[in-house]
Amino acid sequence: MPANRELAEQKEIFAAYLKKKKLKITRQRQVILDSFLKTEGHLSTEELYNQVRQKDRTIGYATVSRTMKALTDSGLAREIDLGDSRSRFEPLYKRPHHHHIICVECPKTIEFLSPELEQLQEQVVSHYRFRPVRHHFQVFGICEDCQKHRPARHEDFDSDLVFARDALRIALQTEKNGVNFYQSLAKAATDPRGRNAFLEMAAEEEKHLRELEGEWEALVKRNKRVLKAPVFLHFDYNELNRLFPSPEELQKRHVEQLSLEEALHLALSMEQGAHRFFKRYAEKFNDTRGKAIFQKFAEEELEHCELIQKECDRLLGPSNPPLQH
Amino acid sequence: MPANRELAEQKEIFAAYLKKKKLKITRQRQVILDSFLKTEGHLSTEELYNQVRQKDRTIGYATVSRTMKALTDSGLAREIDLGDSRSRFEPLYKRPHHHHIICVECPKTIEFLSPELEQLQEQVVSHYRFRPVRHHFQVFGICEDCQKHRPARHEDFDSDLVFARDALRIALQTEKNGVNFYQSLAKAATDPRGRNAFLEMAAEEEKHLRELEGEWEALVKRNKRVLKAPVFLHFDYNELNRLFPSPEELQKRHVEQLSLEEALHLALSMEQGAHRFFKRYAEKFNDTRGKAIFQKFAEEELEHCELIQKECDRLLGPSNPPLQH
DNA sequence: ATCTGTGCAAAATGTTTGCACCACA
DNA sequence: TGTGGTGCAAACATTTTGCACAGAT
Repeated sequence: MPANRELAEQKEIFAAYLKKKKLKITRQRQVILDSFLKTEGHLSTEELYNQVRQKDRTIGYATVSRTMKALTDSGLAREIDLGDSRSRFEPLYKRPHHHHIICVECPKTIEFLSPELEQLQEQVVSHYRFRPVRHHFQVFGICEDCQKHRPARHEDFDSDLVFARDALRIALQTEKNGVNFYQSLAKAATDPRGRNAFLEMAAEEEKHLRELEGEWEALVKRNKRVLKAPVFLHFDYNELNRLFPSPEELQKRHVEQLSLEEALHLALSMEQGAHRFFKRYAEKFNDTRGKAIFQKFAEEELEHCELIQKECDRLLGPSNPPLQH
Repeated sequence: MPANRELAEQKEIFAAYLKKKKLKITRQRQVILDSFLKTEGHLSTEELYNQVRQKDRTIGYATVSRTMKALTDSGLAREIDLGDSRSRFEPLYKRPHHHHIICVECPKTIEFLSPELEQLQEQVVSHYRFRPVRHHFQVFGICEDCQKHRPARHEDFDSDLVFARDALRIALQTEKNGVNFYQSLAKAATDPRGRNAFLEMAAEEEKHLRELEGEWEALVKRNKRVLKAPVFLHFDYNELNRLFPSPEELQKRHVEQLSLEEALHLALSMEQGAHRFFKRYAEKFNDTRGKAIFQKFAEEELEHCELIQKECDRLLGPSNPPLQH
């Protein structure tokens, strides 16, 4: 069970941290770490203290507080501010950097991740020549339940898993657009060599699509509940249509009138765009499942680039622009 | 002097607020409001308390605290979190909603405004069906001075004025692009009627350009120091090239080969795009000088739309698509 | 005269520290 | 066996509150 493996990994990290700092692995520190890790969410020192006391009545508030400081320092925890002027902590290990939407009337919070926001942060920080340390974006509001005066049921999800889910969804959609794109090109191609090349590419994309669908099944099988989690990766799906144009868009661009050369170049620039996009995307995240998905996906796009480049060389002669990534 | 007028307006707002709440206008409240308003920046309760004590030794901490709560409630102040776990306040009246970059090694903060961030916030909030209340974006880092271990000189600027400066800069640049755009179209036009129409449009844009330059002069004359303030409105200048393409971009799009009809439609869609863009932009801001600049600008673009529409009707017959905004 | 406002001090809230014992490594 | 760890209580830091008196309309 990977959840247990992750637990063990985190304990090991903490142990290593303690060792490096010549600190001791004590019963209290273990209990506190366990309690902290097993509770997804945003624990305040007091909440954690209460939880710890259920396991061990003798542990004091100060110890909890001191241990959380150590955990933050070791990189396993992150202190967050939910606007209630108390220290809150959330697990950080293999979780992407994200932000919070906080209900001001109930304790509900929603986490979300936005690469656009991360990018904006980078822009702003470099523009003012700051060396970035950390950044938070908090949105306060009244949640749907509170607006309707409904009782709120509170659920926590593993953000790494939810991120993986969202990343897979995006990859799947892109792959589908890709299949469609090549089928359109094939249908429009007058040159039979061109048609074959595009059909091959479509088949290639379909193969990847099947693989991704397999990963999706595995993810859902492992954790059905993850499907109920709210969207975590805040993503502009219009972006996808910019990578692989929708059928309508293709028609607008008069794909059917393209020469073989033009069609190949179009395909090449699409794949390059997609590769760059997902590579840039993957770079934004910590070591997470979602990052791995985007990375793998970017690599596949790169292979597509090379395939098409080969087709170009074969069908049009080797006088074509070299690959850029 | 407009600074005094604004001061008076704010006092009036506070007076009205107190009246509505059946509270009294006392000497203490006046002293506190004055102190708060005359100091740009991010005062903590204690800092404000110390300042207030210079005018009136008898005023207590609690009074300052209570008054700041009232000011926040009245909408004149906003409580901000600079990560030092104390309440800080900044003036809110006629100032755009903005965010902070905070140096973790010295007390320097930089304010910036980003419509993209505001938009992202709106997207996220509506996506999760929250009713938005407020939002903050804080970036912590080490400022340039601290990176170089230089002593920091601290300067405060009136963010409304700086915003106006940045808005004017954007409007000026757009207007210049517009002039260039129409001159290119005129140069390329084969039809003399079309050439005249585009030259007229270019002249129109130049007239607006002169007006904007006048406003710029006035702004700088009023407050020279404002030129030294760091960029406040964080704006992606690439956006401008999307509104009015650069000369290189125009060449790529083969402007010189466009028919009169195509050229007119291109112009119309550019103007519509610019109008929508600046209108949407203006909507994002409180009642500020910057908002007014964008609003006025959006209106001018709308007038351009109508002008071009008329040209279309005149030159191509009235069978053209109706204006949309 | 009747309120609300104020200053002061005390309380409340949350976090950190000093210190005498405790217990890992 | 000694260094660092812990619990407890006290200290700290900051904001909020209770209350008797002051002062405005």
